[in-house]
Amino acid sequence: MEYRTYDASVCVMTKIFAMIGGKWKPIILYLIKNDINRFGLLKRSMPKISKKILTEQLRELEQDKLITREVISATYPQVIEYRLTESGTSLRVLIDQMLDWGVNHFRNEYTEEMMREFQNKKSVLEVSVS
Amino acid sequence: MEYRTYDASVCVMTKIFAMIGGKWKPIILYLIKNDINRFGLLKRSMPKISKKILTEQLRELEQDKLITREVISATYPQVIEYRLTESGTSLRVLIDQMLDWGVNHFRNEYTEEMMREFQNKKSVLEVSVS
DNA sequence: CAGGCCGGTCACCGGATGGTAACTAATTGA
DNA sequence: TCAATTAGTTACCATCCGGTGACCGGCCTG
Repeated sequence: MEYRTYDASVCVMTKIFAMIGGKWKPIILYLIKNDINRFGLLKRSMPKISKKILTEQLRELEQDKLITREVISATYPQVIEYRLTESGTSLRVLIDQMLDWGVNHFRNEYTEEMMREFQNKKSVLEVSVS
Repeated sequence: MEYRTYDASVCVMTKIFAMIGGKWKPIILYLIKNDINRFGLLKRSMPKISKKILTEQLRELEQDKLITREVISATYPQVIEYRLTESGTSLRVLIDQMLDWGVNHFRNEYTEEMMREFQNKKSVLEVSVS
């Protein structure tokens, strides 16, 4: 008997998760979509991310062509702007759908306790959403 | 000036990725959807996964209510069947959409070299797809 | 001329994630 | 009696991802 076999190293979905599964990446994509598009703005919007990690995640998103990095002013206080690529924008749509699924899933499948714990962490599902 | 702030620990998308971002999980969901629903079948379909990891990932998917585990026969050679829950089924639809996005993204944004490397790894995009 | 703002880099560290190999129970068939 | 099948468990190990804190250059303001 033969089986069609599968391997994670060759799985498209695994590659996609590698691109956007990073701890802060969905949030970063969400923020950039909403014109929070400069390093400092992003940093201030995510108080718990470090500069190093933020830089890393931005570089990776750029390499994967989900965002672009544009140097507006190289001197002075530097100004650098990030934007979603077309591909990045279309992905963000899918992420939003998945988000809806998640909100629903948690509502249906999770116990009241879990929901309460959720609330305690101030995770307002619909707001701090991505 | 005030900013709405965001934190990964409270981000729904981060939770979703934690659920299905595991190295083998998209593949497992795909296989179970296609009635490759027993431990041994799954193992043989993913030659490079170890029993321990397969068990772990299955348990996690079960805890997150994406699959169910049903003991068909406890004695003999045991028989245990896994199935997608309703929630798991609806998620798999979204994963398939994301997959389409991925195939497209790789085609458009990646260089020819990367595509060639891809081919060398026998990653036939449309087939070993999830 | 010290300090702040901007957008980073660098060396180092720790915990989670994934992986290996050996071992388990219970039953059937040769 | 020995091997094979089923579906795991256990102890241990290695790698990687994310995180911390210090530091950088250049300009402007007090």
